[in-house]
Amino acid sequence: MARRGQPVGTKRRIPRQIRAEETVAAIVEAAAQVLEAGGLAGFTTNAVAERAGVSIGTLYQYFADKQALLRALAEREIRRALVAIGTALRGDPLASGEQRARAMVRALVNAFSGRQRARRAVIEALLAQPGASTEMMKPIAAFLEQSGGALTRLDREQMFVLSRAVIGVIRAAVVEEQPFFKSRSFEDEVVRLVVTYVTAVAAT
Amino acid sequence: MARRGQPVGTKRRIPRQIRAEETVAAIVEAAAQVLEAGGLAGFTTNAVAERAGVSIGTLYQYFADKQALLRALAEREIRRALVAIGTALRGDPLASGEQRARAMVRALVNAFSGRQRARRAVIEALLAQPGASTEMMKPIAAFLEQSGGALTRLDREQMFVLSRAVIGVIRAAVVEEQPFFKSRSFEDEVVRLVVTYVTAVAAT
Amino acid sequence: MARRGQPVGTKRRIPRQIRAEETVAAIVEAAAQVLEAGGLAGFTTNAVAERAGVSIGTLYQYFADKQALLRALAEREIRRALVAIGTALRGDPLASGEQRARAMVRALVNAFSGRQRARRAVIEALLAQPGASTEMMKPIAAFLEQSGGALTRLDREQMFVLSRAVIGVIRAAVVEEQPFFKSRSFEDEVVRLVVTYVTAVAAT
Amino acid sequence: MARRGQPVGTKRRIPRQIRAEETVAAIVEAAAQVLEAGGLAGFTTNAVAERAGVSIGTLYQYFADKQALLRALAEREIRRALVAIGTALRGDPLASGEQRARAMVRALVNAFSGRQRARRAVIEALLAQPGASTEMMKPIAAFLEQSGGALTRLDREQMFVLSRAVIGVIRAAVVEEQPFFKSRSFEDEVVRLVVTYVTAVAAT
DNA sequence: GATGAATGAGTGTTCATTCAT
DNA sequence: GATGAATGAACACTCATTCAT
Repeated sequence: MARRGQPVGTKRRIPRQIRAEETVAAIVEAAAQVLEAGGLAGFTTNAVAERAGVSIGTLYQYFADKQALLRALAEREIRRALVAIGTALRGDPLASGEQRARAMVRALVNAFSGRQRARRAVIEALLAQPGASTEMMKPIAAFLEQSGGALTRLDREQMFVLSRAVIGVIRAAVVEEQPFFKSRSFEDEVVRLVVTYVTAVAAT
Repeated sequence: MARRGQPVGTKRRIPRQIRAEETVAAIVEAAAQVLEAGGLAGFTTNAVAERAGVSIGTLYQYFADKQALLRALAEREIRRALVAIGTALRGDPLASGEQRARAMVRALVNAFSGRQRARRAVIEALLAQPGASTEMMKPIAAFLEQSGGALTRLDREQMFVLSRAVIGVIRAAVVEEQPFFKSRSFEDEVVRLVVTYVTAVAAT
Repeated sequence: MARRGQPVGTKRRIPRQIRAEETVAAIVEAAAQVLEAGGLAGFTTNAVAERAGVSIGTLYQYFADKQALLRALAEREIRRALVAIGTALRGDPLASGEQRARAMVRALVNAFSGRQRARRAVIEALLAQPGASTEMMKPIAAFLEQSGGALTRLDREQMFVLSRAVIGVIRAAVVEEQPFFKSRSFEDEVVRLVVTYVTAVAAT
Repeated sequence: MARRGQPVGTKRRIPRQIRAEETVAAIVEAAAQVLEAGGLAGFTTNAVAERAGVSIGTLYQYFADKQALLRALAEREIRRALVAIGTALRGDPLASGEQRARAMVRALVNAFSGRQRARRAVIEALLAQPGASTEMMKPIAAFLEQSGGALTRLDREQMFVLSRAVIGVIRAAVVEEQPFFKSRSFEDEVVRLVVTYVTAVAAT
């Protein structure tokens, strides 16, 4: 990881590295803000560097190119979303199937609200490079499949259908800026979709 | 004589000569091909003009700017998809609910296969401008809602959930290039999703 | 002038020529309007043709290129200005020197007001090509020199100084859009400039 | 630290390094040369960059757009002219009115000779944008008014008439490339114009 | 490690002009 | 004579990336 020899000592990372990590974090956060503010069109490396308060040269010290920066941002966003969803699901281990479905839907809704523009832009950007979107979506899909799998036995295709259906509905609500997004009745319907499908599969 | 003043929306000059209409069609087709070949990144007005075999000036004679060209392409694609779906649905007026659902799913699958990249790029491009994606999606969503509505009584939100779920699944299968896309079992599962949900709502 | 042989007869110009003259006039008038509306930047041959209600091809039938059109417009404007000034000066043959000076100043002011933008644009456009401005200014300057010369004996240089001073003041008032342009006091001062100078020269 | 936020007016980036300042100066000088050589028509940003020996990107690093570059050039020219005129006027504080008038006229004549084309082009360019010409002319007019005001008490309108008359005469001599420009007799006449007018006003 | 000045290929777009119909 | 579709050179401007300091 480190290019220079590291002095061994009490601290794992010498100051220079800590600073470097802060710089990286600042850049990624700046990227999110720039994306949020100006969409993909306004997302330029110079703008990100400026907002991060570092020079453009420094940005390129940590990210090979623009795509790498975008990838890092996407990873951060996904990591955060997974943590949030995981936390929500772990809430009550004794919950019923419907209760777990509801918790999941709610977590997804929350994960998608806030900084929608940045999220959308990240998605767009990733969609632009072949395969990447799949790559990035995998953790989320895998997470859902695995969480759902605990409930019932859905095969790969069924898991795919269910997870993409749920994501699709929520994504559309976000993108189309539907007013009922976050309403209880909307949540009810998505839960219904999940529960009826799972039930039907289980009845096979 | 009718249609003086500025033409609305995408076009600049209304083609009055046959040659002109052919040119416009050639440009839009070239746009689809360029998009298909190089994604949004390679989608430059110069590339489109070249592939269409016209000068860049000619392109701009008919399309005010790049976005207008993209919009025209999107409209064409949507029009074609709607025609295909409509044709499929009209196939058998006496079909059962499940049969109709299956026809719809199959039509959607077919509509989304072929020139996936262009389609994806069109979607991306439209996502870039706020509101536009909603605007363009409307006809499709409306079509589905109206067709579905014939079967049962779903309210707005339920229709939204169902249609976006189906689109979401198919869209994901396309974007992730899933091998089972177009398989019978996949179709079965999507149909199941639709049927169980509609049945559950009807049972309320 | 005519390219085709003309039938000799009562009328000087056969209908086809009359129509042609009307077309030319319409184009020049359209040029003035376009210039007035959008300045030199908006002054495109296509815009002029459209406003004139003729095709771009027709425009090029009568004007070799854009500059020729501009030149024609300039000539028309100058002709009109000279007529106006001439009329004003001829008003009272027995007028005193100051009265004649005042008439001239007023005529100039009036000539420069109205369609200022077009006038300015014409001037700008002509300034762009070397020598042309001189060429176009000549009639005006000559007119003034000749009219002024009737009063007193000013030599070439003196005539130049006086005429350009007056034009310069009025031009500046137009371009800078001075509010006192057309006010009586402003007129008084310009008249004073003329009269004192002429008097001083005469006293030599 | 001082001067954060967007720089006002013409510049994009404030050069902090010596190299940068030299670059900016080189670009402005190149702009003057290109203007001088090819007039406004030949004044393209690419041509300026090339002549300055920098890339087009560098030019745009310092000037927001073409107009900004033109404005910067105009400012430089005006600054230089004012310095020259100021120097000339300060020459002899005990000079008579006529002597001062002569010094001013001579300074103006000198200021306008040399690089006439560039100067003319700058003027044209500024005339193209409304208000800007007034803005740029202000320093010169103000300077003249203030210098002249020392002699006598001329009110705003009178000052306007006198200054624009003088500028108008000199400008015309430059633009029309009159051979007597810079001759003693021509200078005499302009001085006469100034002196007689000022005298007449004073006699009121 | 950091800086930011410099780069230049590439993009969208305009518009004077031509010429087949 | 008139039309208007087509042309394409030319331009302003952007931005990812490099590298000397």
